[in-house]
Parts: sequence; structure tokens; C-alpha cells
Amino acid sequence: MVDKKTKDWSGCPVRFGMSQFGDKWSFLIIRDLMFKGRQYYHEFIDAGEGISTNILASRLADLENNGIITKRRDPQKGSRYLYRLTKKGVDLMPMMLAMIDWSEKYDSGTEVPKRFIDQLRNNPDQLQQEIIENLSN
Amino acid sequence: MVDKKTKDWSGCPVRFGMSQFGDKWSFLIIRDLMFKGRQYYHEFIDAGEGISTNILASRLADLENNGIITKRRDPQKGSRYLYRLTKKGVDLMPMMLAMIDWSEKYDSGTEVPKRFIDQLRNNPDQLQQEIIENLSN
DNA sequence: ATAAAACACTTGCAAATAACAAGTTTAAAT
DNA sequence: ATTTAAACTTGTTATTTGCAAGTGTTTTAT
Repeated sequence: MVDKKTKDWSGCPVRFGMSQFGDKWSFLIIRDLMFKGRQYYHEFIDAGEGISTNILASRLADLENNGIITKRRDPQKGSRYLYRLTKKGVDLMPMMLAMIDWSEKYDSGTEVPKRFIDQLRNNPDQLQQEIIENLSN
Repeated sequence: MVDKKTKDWSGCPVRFGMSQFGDKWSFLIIRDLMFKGRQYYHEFIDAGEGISTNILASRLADLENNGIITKRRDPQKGSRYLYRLTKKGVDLMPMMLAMIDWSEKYDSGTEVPKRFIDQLRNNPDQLQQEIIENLSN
């Protein structure tokens, strides 16, 4: 559970954000959903970040409770669930992109494709539109 | 320590960000420095978020090691230290502003001044300049 | 010059959280 | 009807956090 004690805290927008998605694993799940095309439980597990199954289940439940993702049966294969960003989740994109921009600037080892970072800096609105269109609905 | 195991991880910009400032307390310290004019240890303690002294000391050391803040003696009062954002720290502002924008949109209880949020949405560059000018150098 | 106060930590310990491994449940395919 | 796959859940151990109290350095007061 992310920031259980202050779940209902309100007033400061930074603290509100932290209470909604403010831990490492939540950020990585949102990244997977937003930029990597991952949408199944096993894809998050296999992403290679080393998240434990109980923590993944807990974070997915938190994000769902906070209205950032939805969970439903996969119509193609009913034994598994399909996780998707809601509008509220997609609206985190400017923040995620700002973070990517910053990291690309300060981490020499970052691996953002040149085309991505160029477009992020020259035409962020179009980049965002393209990413949104790529999210299956 | 924030994300000790993956301190030197590189490749993914989101994960890099998480390794540099990716926990609740680091975000709140950056918020204090960036928007609230706080720059002393005791001001972070007194901010009312309930951070423990050991955790604050640990996070300040992490942020300093990561080049996001600097620590020096206060020229006015040598018994205390002055914490400041570096350029690298100030460059987190777009991300922080994007987060504030999102929270204001989704948290009815948020308390961002109307003038701030209007300017954020209409003229973010100017808002940013004003905030930077307010940071004492 | 010495003692007291302010400030920024540091340490020790109990409580909470996360990681790891193994087991359970539900639906699908055979 | 049985087996397999997928998504958890549970139990245990390790790590991190929160809390209370103590320490070291610099400033202020006497």
C-alpha cells in the first residue's frame, strides 16, 4: 500500500500525487503501461525489474482503487486479466515525459531513442498524441 | 537510501529518476526547496509532514550525493546548514509542475492558489522563471 | 573564558514493509 | 474429467522506517 497513513490527505498536490502513485513500483508499472505496451500481469513480472508477485498484486490493486488503471478479463484469453490506463492514468503522461526528459539530460547511460527525445523536445504535443493512439482501447 | 540496489542502473530513464529522487520523502523535500522557500533542516522537520530525523538526514545525503541539492554552512548563522537546489535540482521543476497540474485536476481538496494554477496552464514558462528568480542564490 | 542553548545529526530498538519461496484458486484447453 | 496456465495469496525472513534518546559542533549569554 502506497502511503497508507495519508491516503486521504489533501491540500498539497505533491503529497496527493505521492499518495496516488508515489512509489518506485507504481511508477514502473505506469511506465510499462504507457510506453512499453505491457498490459498483463505476467508481462510486468517478466519486465526484468525484479518485482515480487505480492508487491505487484498490491500495487495493481492500489492503482485500480485510485482510478489510474482498470482491470478486466482479456476477451481473447479469459484466463488472464487486461490492465489499462484510465484517462486519469493517461493524464500522467506529461509528468512522465518531463521525467524522461530530465533523466536523458543527466544520465549518460539512458537509452531513450534519439527520435523520441527529439520529438519530446520539439513537438511534445504530437509525441503525446502518437503515444495515446498506440494505447489499445 | 533510495533504491540502493539499482543505484548504478542505467538504460531506463524512469528507473534512473526513481534511483535519484524516487521516494515520497525526497519528493517532499524537493517541493519544500522549490516552492515553499524552506532551506534549513529544522524547516523540513517543522513542515508538519512527520518525517523522522534519521530519514531526513538520510534523504538529504542521498540528494546531495546525487547532485540535486548542495549543503553548506549558513553564512548568517554558522551553526546551521543551508540546503539549496542545484541546476540539476531546479531542472526537476517541469516534472513537479506537471504533477501539480495533475493533482489539481484530480484532487478536489487540493489547495494550489488559483493564480498559480492559471499561470501554470496559460504561461508555464513565465511561472517557472518567476519561481526560479525567487530561489535565493 | 566558561556555561548554556541551538542545531544537526546519530544510535538503538520496536514496528511496518518488502523480498523470496511455495501453495491456492479460477478459467481454458485437451 | 484432467491438466495446464495465469493470477494471485500466504508464510517466513530480511530490510527499512518511525520513534525516543543521546552526541558533537557552533553560537549566545554570563
